[in-house]
This record gives sequence, structure tokens and C-alpha cells, in this order.
Amino acid sequence: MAGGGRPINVLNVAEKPSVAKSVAGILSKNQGLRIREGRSRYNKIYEFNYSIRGQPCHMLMTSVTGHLMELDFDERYRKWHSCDPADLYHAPVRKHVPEDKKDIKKTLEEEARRCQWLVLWLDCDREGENIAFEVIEVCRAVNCHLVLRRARFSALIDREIHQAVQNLVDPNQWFADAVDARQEIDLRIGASFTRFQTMLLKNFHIDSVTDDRNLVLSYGPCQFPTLGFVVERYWEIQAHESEEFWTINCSHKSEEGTATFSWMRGHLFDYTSAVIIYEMCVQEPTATVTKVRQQEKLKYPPYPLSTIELEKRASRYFRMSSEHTMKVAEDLYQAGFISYPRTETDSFSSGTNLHGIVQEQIGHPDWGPYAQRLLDHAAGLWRNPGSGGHDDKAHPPIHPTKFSSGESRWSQDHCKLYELVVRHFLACVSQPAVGAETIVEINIAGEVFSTSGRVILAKNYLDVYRFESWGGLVIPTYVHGQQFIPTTLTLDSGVTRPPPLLSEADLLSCMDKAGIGTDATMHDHIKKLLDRFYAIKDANTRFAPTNIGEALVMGYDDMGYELWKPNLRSMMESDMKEVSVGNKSKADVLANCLQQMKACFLDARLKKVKLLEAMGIFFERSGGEDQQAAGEVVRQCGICQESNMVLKKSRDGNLMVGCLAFPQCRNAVWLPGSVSEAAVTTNTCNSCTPGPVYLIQFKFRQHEIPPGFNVNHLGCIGGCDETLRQLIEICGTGSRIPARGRGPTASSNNGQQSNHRQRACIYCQQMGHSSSDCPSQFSGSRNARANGMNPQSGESSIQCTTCGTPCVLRTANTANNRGRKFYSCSSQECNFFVWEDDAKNGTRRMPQAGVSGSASNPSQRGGRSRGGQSRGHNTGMTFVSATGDPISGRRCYVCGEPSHFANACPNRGS
DNA sequence: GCAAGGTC
Repeated sequence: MAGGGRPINVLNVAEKPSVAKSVAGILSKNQGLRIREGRSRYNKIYEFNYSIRGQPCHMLMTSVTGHLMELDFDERYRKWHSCDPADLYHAPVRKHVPEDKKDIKKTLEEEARRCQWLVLWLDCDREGENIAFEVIEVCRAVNCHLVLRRARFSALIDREIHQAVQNLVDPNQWFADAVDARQEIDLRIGASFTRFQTMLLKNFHIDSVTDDRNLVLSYGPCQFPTLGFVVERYWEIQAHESEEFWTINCSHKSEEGTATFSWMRGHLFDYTSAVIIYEMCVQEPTATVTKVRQQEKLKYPPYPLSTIELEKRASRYFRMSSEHTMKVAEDLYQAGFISYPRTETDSFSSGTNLHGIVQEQIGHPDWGPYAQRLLDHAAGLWRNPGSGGHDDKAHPPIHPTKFSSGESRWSQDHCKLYELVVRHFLACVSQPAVGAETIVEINIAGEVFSTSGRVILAKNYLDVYRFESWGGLVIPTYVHGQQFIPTTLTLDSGVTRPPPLLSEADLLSCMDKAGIGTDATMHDHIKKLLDRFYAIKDANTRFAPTNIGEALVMGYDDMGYELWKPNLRSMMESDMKEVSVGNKSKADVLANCLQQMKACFLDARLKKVKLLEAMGIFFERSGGEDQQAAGEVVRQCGICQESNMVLKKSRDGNLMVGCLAFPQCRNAVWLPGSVSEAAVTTNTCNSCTPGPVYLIQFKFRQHEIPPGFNVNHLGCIGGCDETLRQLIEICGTGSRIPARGRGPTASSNNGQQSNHRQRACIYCQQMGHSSSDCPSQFSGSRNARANGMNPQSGESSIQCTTCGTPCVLRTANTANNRGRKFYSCSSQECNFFVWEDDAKNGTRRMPQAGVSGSASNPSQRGGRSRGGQSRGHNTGMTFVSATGDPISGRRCYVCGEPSHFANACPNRGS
């Protein structure tokens, strides 16, 4: 470049007005800086002189506001009925400047005409590069001699900006191409599926949920996976079958206080085994302290604040929606109080003046003293912030940029969000909290229990980050070998609970993990679900699908498509990545992706009946076809208390008793899948309330029920009918809900199962069958050897078939099995158990995960999930009698009655 | 009347 010479005119364009202002301020050092209005209200023009590598320049700096152009179909295809939606996969598209951006375009044209150079200061990401080419297109159209240069910068700090302008590069066409491809795919898929499903389903009466307006059932590659997360969790909850479990709790009270010990086995799903172990503990209740471990624990402050973290934390701490959070954050940013709020970056670059940011806050009445302490070297509170490992190279983490102790025009939410940003920043540059943790383990009759206590030694960052706490529980002092008698030792029962509905923070995490949306758009997709009536947010700010949302996902799921899962977006995203590094061409990716999506679209259209059926479950359709006949009344609905529950056949042909107020009331009792006929009788149940509950005459399909059950059964759905309950447990119901579990729950089950199959049988070391099916296990003498039993000595040398650890021979002490010997695994992590006589007789069966009592094979049970604390925790115990039949009939071990369990026994403790 | 991505 020639040094000196006549000044040239350089047009500089930033992605947004604030960047134009900052860059102009930095380059001009605020000297000789002139500001004038452009055609657009927001996009000012800054003028100053500058020298680029010795070339004097008259700099004109202005901005766009994000994308200057939009992609749309040619006019002829824009009307919904103008073409077959399938045509939208090849209909011509064009980029154009929309009406509300015309004034910006005009400014660019006017200024570009009198410039020699165009320097692009767009954000340094793919979208920024694409906007750069939009600006180029507009400017080149009026001045084809323009020299095009790109400024690369990662932060709005002096050093970066001066370096960028002295080292201008070429714009990156690959980056821009990737975005072009993404836009075109999004448009074609979105428009085709939206038109298709909106027009297909327009005859369903969904007005009750949505006001009276014309409803658009939109489809988008981001909004649908977001909906998918909500529906999937909802189905997981629906598929959950609560299961009773048992656990032993122990407490010890001393002068120093009380310690509560929890059982290392967690909890068992088998009552009998829990009782056997419990009784052994009660008989020899002396506890011996076997381990006392003390250690220092650190709790680290959070990483610097990214957009997603800001949204998640505002939702968690203040219950603010992500959309509202971004609105308030934008306000604070516009007014200069916080840095740019749309950032993926969660680490500060090395040049950042962190002390300066803290310094600004020392005057605040609440957190000022803490800020002061941070700056006091002697206090030792300062720590350089950690890095979360993300850097979008465009913006720093969100941090305060101007001190405020609250502005008069701020709403409460403005105050809260500013406080969060400040306290989060101060926390980031603070030492972690320090605690002393003590873990104590005790042994009672061979069972291990543990407890832990924690004392906080130094709160450090927790002093300023009031949103987080660290529970500190003080326990009495114990020494190794110490013995004591527990104050309480109880056998307690509980039931497993399903996981909760997704919170907004959960949803953001799901999207983040799957790469759905960007930090700037994720809240939009969540809001779209609400706007389209696909989901609702309840009082606890948790998301549940509406009937429309569920029906749409169900329809595509029934087609066998994963259009509602994040995979499609992930694939697109990886293709975009390939385009942006030049490994694939835009044209190839577009052709390939659109061809596949068109085939998918055409196939989905062929299977449109699935969508119609799914909608038909929830909504009535005009025209009267497919109306379900009202069935016979069984009882009044106990949920809505307004309508009757009637016996009906679902669309799939499965029998159920459902509330007539459906879909407003969704109370339903699904009947066993093995029912072939059912009719409501005039007989009523004597025990179920509120009555009357009419009995139903059932007929079961012989081959679908276990031996011992009668094909004809006069049953009650009120809850008293043990036969019905057992058949539901064994055969499952015709409910569509459990079958839905083939989402994450079932696939992980399947995964486990197939892994299992790959393993060699532990008896004969052969592949192809599991140990539970091992043919070698069905003959007595071979069996004993194979098990490692030593028939001569009679001593225990059996190995646990679950984990391989040697078993211990123990004696049962229950009313029903007193004196009977059994083997139990000596590992505390494992719950393997078998009666000694069963092992000898060869009638032993392998424990199967999740099976207890009369339950069927878990692989047949679809989406069964054990939620809450018990998720993923199976005892693996099966009790079988000498005949190989499951031991049934759980009884209270105190009085022997089958009507209740020990925890509810009236004789207990007497 | 349709997407998602910028930003005001």
C-alpha cells in the first residue's frame, strides 16, 4: 500500500449501531469525530480521519441492524394455495431487502457511491459473514469499483480494533455460503410442512383451546425439536409406573446432636428381602463405626456469564422467562449498564481489565464492601476467573459496564437482572467456598450405613453470590471402632416418582446440548411453542404439551419419523460446518438435503392418516366421521367430578374407561391388553367409593393370560380388584402411553439389553444366551458344580452371578421363612440373593433387572421408568420358590396379614 | 398465514 498520498474515502459498516459507535470512538480516539443522521433513525454515520498502513483515510462508519436481506419464494409461490407444498422444494427463491430495511439500504447506497473502499465490521461468525455479503451486494450494485476488505476483531477493545483495521483480510465466502444453505433449507422445509399440516388439520375443532382465530400449525427445524423435548418428558411421566420400595433408616442421637444414617444399598423393591435384612439388623443392632473420613471440599464459583446461563439463572432465581430476560437485558445493554447480552463466551480474554470492573462497584451499598474486599490484596479473596471453554470470538461474557445503585426508571426485573450480572461477575473473580466434610460409615449386622456432615470454613464467593447456598449439616463426632446402639432403626417404604416436567432451564439445556437454535434465538423458539399453542407453562414455570402439541408429535412419531427430534438439525448443522470450512460445496449440501427432505415430505404426506388419527384422539372433526360412540357409564369421574366415566374402545381398539369430559378431563383407566370383550353390568361394587361403581364383565383372551386366571371375570375398576390389577401388571394395558416410552427410556433399556446379549453366559461361557436362559442350569448335579457350590462341604462357595463376588450363607429370620438359609452377595453394591435350597435343586433363576414378584420381563414393558430417587436403581432380586414360581403375596412381617405392610401395621411397636 | 437468523 502506498504511504501518504491523497486521502481515500472508506465506508465502514458494522452489524449494529452500538458497534459502529464503539469502533468509531476507538479509531478516532474521540477526536475530530463528527456524527450525522442516516436515512434510518437508528443507524447514525460517524466521520473521522484515520490512517491505514500509512494511507490517509476519510472514514465513514455506519451500520446495519443484523441481516439486511430476507429469503423468500418468488411471488408466484407465496400464496398458500398457489402451489402444491411439495413444489416448495424447488420453487425459485430470492433474497431481497424487506420494506423496513429499505432506508438502511439507501444510506449504504448513497455513501458507497462516494467511497473507494468498503470495510466490513460485521460480527466474526457465520451469520456476520453472510450479512457482510448482503452489504457487499447492495454497495457493489451502485459502485462496482469498491475495494472490499474485512476487519476481524473479537472484542471492542482498543488493541483489537486497531490491530483489525491495520490487518484487513478478505471476506470469507464459505462462511456466508453455509448460512445461505441453512436459510434456504429452513425456508423450504418450514414452509412446506407448515402449509401441509395446517391445511390437513384445519377441520379439527381446536378452537376451544385457542380462541377463534385462524390457527397456523407451523413446523420448523428448531421449534419442533423444542416441542419434542417437552412432549418426550411428558410421555416419560405418563409412562411412569410407581413402584413401592423399601429402605432401612438408622439414626443416632447423642449429646452432640443427631446423625441420620442412610443404607448403602439405597432401597430394595422386594419387600421380603428388605424384611430379612431388616430383621437381622434388629436382632444385632449394635453399630460399629468402620470408617471416618474427613476431607476439605471446595465449591467453585460459576464461570463467566453467557447468554444461556443468564437465561437459565434468571429463570431459576427469579422465575423470569428467557424471552423476558433477554428483553430486560437488551434494555440494560442499550443503556450501557451491561455488556452485549448475546454471547456464547464464558471466559474472559486475557486483556480484560477485570479489576477496573470490580473497582466501579465499590460504592454500592449492598455489594460494594465485598467488591472492596476483592481489591484488597491482603484479603486473598481474588482469583482469576475460570473458563467454561466457550468463545464465540465476538463478544466477552456478560458483565457490568457501568455502575448503578438502581435507576428510577428501572422495573424490579431490571434491578434483579443487573444485580445478577454484577454479583455473578464478582463471584467469578472470587475464591471458591471451602468446607470440611466428614463421612462416617457404620456396620450393623453386616449392613453398611453412612452419613456425612459439612462445616463451611470460608464462604468466599458465596458471600456475594446470594443465589447459591451450600448446605452445611453438623453431625456428632465419631471415632473408628466406636460402638453404639442406634436410637431408631426403621424399615420404611416409599414409592418411586416420575421425573418432573421440564423447566425453562431444563429446556434451554436440552436445546443447548442438541444444538437447537443460537444463544440469540433459543428463547424465541420456546416462546413460539407458547404462541402456537403447542405447549403451556404452568404455575411452576414448567412446560407441558397441549393437545395440539402432543398430537402433532404423536402423528409424526407414528409415521416412524424423527422430525420432532433434534437429529435433523444436528445433521444440518454438521453439513453447514463442512461448507464453512470448504469441505463441501453449498450446492451439494443443498441438493442433497433438499432431495432427502422432499422424499421425507412426500412420504409423510402418504402417511397423513397417522396425523389425522393422532389429532382424532384429542379433537373432534367436522363432518362427523370417526366420532366415538359414547359408552356405558361405569361411575362418576373422581377427577373433574362433573362427568361420567364410560367404557370405551380407543381408536387403536384397546378398551378403557374414560371421562366423558375428555379432552378437558383426561381421567382414564386403561384395561388389560388381554381383554377381548367387556360389558358394564348392573351389579355395583360393595367396597369402592364414591359409589356406585358398576362392575364390568370381562372376557380375556386365553393365550394372553397366565395359567391360573379365568377367562371370564366380573371385575371392578375402582381399585379393589386384585385380579384386574395383577393382569394389568402382567399383560400391560392397551394404553398408548407406555408404548411411547420408546423414546430415551426404552432405547436405553434396549441398549442395555443388547449389551447383555453380547456378554458370555457366566455359567457356560457361551455367547447367544444369557445366564438366565443357560441350558446347563436345568440339570441338578451339573448345576451345583457350575455354580461353584461345593456339595461335600456344604460351605458357601457360591459366586454371585450378577457381579462375581463370593456370596455369604445367611439364615432368614422372618415369620414365613425362619431358619431357611439363603445366599446373599457380600458386595454392598449388589443385591444378588438366592435361597440355598433353590440353588441346590437347580430351580434357581437369575435375577432380572427390574423384575419383582409377578412382574413380566422388562423388555416387554416398553417405557417403564422409575423416576425420582430410584431412577436407574434396580435391586436385581427375584424371589423364587422351590418350584420356580415367584413368591407372591407380600405380607406384613409383624402380624402376617396380607392387607397391609409392616410400616402401616397397627401392631407394630407394641 | 410458513423458517431461522440477525437486531431496534
